[in-house]
Amino acid sequence: MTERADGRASERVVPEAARRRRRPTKQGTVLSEQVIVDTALRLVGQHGAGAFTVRRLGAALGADPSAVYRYFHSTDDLLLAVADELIGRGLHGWRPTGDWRADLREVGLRVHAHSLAHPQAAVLAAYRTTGRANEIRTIETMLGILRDAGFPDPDAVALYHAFIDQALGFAVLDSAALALPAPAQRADLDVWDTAYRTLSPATHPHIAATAHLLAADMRRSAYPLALDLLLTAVAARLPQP
Amino acid sequence: MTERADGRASERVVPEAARRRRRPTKQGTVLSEQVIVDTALRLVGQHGAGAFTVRRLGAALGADPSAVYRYFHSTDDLLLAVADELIGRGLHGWRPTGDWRADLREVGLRVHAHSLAHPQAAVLAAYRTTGRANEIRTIETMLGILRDAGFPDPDAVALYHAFIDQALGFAVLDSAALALPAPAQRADLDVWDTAYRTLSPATHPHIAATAHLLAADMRRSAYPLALDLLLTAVAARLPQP
DNA sequence: CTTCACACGTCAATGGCGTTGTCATAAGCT
DNA sequence: AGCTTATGACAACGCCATTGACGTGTGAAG
Repeated sequence: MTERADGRASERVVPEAARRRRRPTKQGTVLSEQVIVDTALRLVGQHGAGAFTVRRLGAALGADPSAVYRYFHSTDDLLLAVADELIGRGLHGWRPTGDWRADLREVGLRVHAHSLAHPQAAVLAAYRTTGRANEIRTIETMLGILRDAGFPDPDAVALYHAFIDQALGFAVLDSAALALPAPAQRADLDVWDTAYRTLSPATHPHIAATAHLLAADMRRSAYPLALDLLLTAVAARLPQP
Repeated sequence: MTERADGRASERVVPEAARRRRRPTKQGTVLSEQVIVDTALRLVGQHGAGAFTVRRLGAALGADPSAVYRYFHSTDDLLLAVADELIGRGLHGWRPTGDWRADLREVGLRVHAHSLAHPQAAVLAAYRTTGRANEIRTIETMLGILRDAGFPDPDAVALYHAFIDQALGFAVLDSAALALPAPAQRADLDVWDTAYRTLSPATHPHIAATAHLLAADMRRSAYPLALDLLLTAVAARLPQP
């Protein structure tokens, strides 16, 4: 995003492609969009989503915080770039095989897994529409998979939407749980082994009958099952040739 | 929440039950946990999630912002109280009808809709396991629906897990989009009408062919479709009696 | 009915945040 | 070599959550 919503080029930010002079900071770092995005990801990964502030980012970069605004219009703009970077890393090197169901399954699992690898960043960025390169490439690929499989355009779009939002929704949920402070995370898991194990069959027959299954199941992500259920239902909708 | 995680009572906050002296503020309001929670909900509902700051809450209450800290340890503590209130309202008055598919559908839509009505609180609360009364009641009810429908226990548990996390995942995703600052929200929606509408059919044939459908579809939540897809696949798994 | 302890609303201050206007300087073109 | 200007640095603004000190009105005790 090198232009503003109103179409005028920003006074402050010059597009990465048009950059000529690269002037090192006082501490010697040479800045670039890529360096800033990578540093932001590292910062969030190491110190949690709460550590993501322009001032701390400046410190991590070895530059004045305001230097970031030479590359991004705002923190929000930067966040979108981080989100796009995550999308790109998730599908790096992947190619569709031609089997639409296997391809969708693989993409879903990849998006989910890569979000969990950077839970703090995923929580911040998963629900944004970036309009940037990696996002565009992903949408093009997945729409292609669905249209080539034989779904008419309105179905392809609606099914893509449901598919990607389910992947991102589970990613946010599971990421958020992972990004929780360690004590809170432990406490939340313990609830299944304590509070729910001790309910009386008289008052809570269904929970009492399945408490051991609940405690085990809730430790895993439900996404793989939800993904397969979705794909099963989608397959049932495929127009027969 | 009147005690800290470490078990010590806070020096500053006295539990609602132990409160004796109710001293009106300069502007005449009489404070209480309930008044603060209600005002916070009204604030978020009327002026958007971005309006939720302690300072503005103080203004809306007709009290000094710091007075809030006599009732809650932090804004996070307050938001959890708000979320807890919401769980109670969400399924208030609902009873299962005996039609398992219709019942699951109704619960899913209710959870989703109630989250969207208070996005800020939903985003913070959706991924926590509270083990409190309302949560327990909900799980008992839904496990009952699935087991009574004829699913064996391991399936009932796994399907419940997938179902509830799908509902919460979409709720978080859609809530987060709603909770965005107004400019970012507008920008995210505009992307579909600008960036994606102008891609060339030569480089991005699938997006170009469906750009108008995309722009329209992405304005709505994909949850209703995803929910029906899930229920369709679940129905196909139901053991025949 | 008076007294008194203290709960709780208020004030002021702290330190952090994003963002912007201004300046000076080094990079790269001519 | 000289000039332009992109770009990093600095300082300042207004917002935020949170906290310690203070004094006042309240409810209970006698």
